[in-house]
Amino acid sequence: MSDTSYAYAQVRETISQQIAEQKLTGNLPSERELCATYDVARSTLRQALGQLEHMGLIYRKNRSGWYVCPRKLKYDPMQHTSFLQYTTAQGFQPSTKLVEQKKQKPCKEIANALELDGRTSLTSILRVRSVDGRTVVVEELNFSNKHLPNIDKHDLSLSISVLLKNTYHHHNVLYDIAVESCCLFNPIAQYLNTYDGALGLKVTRIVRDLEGTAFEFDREYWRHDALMIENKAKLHF
Amino acid sequence: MSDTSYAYAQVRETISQQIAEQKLTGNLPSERELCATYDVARSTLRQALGQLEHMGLIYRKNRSGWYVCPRKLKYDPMQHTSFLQYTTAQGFQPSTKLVEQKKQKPCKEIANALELDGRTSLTSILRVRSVDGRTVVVEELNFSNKHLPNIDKHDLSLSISVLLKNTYHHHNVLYDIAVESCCLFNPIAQYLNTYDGALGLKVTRIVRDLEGTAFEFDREYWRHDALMIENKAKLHF
DNA sequence: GCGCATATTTGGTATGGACCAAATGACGGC
DNA sequence: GCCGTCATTTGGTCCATACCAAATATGCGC
Repeated sequence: MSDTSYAYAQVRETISQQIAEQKLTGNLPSERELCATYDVARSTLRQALGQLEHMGLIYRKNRSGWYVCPRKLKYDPMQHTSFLQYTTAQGFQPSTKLVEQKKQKPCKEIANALELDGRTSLTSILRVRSVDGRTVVVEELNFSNKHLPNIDKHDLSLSISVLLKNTYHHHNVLYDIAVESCCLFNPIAQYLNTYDGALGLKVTRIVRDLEGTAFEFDREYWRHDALMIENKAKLHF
Repeated sequence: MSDTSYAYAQVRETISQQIAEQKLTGNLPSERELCATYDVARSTLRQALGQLEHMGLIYRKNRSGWYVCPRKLKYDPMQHTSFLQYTTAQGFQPSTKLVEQKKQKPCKEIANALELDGRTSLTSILRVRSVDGRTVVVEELNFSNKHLPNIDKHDLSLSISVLLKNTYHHHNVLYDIAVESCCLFNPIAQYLNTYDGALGLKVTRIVRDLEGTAFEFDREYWRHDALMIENKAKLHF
């Protein structure tokens, strides 16, 4: 049991317990109602709600209200099962929407990672992915035109891994993944139906061929409360 | 560039930029000073500071002040390089302290993961690990006495992997890792010199032998701003 | 029943003041 | 120079209030 010596901690523990016992489902009462119930100021209540949000127990829809979080999606960035595959396997209804596709020059970070100079062109797509009608991740995928000739001529709203396999014959690739917590700002926060400054998880991925030449650089911005990273491996001491 | 239509966002962007340009290092001016500088109320300023904290740019020492974050530690939970190894390799000064060791009955979650009944005993240790004098992670390690006979008779302040290898002959093991964002509460928050409700990253690890029998269950609570999870793999489409 | 304008509710932003506890710094005695 | 004591500074908690913008509910006309 956590510390309950402060008002916000008591409110937090009470609500947290009600959620655990499933006495609280769907959407919560309004902040002003909760203030009255627990006899605290709105700022104190919002401190409690903020912590419950960080615990992944509740989330907010912009100016609409607070809701109890659905269960988390389990995701292994090292596996190459598709989004469709691993979400449906866990009983979710997935959907993906391609938001934008453009050809552009790489930023410093990408140029560095893909060992490109600033003039080489890059094909970038932005897509949002949802489960059960709730957007959980915004993905920015960047492909090096130099290493994947004419990639911008293909339909990138279809499966990218199939494209890499069939058209570019990348059957074996190396993954470089980084996961860190981050802050979500507009416009990404808006895609995720959350607020400017919300908490998120950032997954960065560099994809290389077996010679070590990098041809893809991805950034995934996840709702922090929608995701649990999972990973299995065999180790030799 | 992020949204700056609000006061807190402007303060955030200004300070963020000063940190990026290294005009701001070490500890920040006091909150009341910053309020005067940016002409905002303290709660507004604290909202900005809170977001910079979530971005991993600044952190606070309890009732002492705000400080610019040192660089993050890179950590691959799937590798079996020791804490000592990977921290020094990155130029940090590591240290570990064993806080507590006890023999106890497993909680529900652990009993379930290790397939024990509630009566089987468990040897648990709690240790804190620091880099450059800053505590970054609290680890709780739990060993099944049934599968590792007399483990409580050994000195668990030494390297556990050496013990597993030499005494119990576990040269090959299976790892089940989960990473998710979490909230840090007392007393763990206190070990990490942070506040009740601070943001963290939780790493859960189940260790099995090659037959799949689990004998160890670990929980790591990391400062969210101290850690970047890294992972490399070769994949076959 | 449907569409549209309007009123209401909701969270989001922001202010300013108050008090507390712990960390820090200054001071004095030794 | 060291070690306690005490005053000051600092962030941590909490309150009451106000106004805004967007989401939602309401009710009217058709």
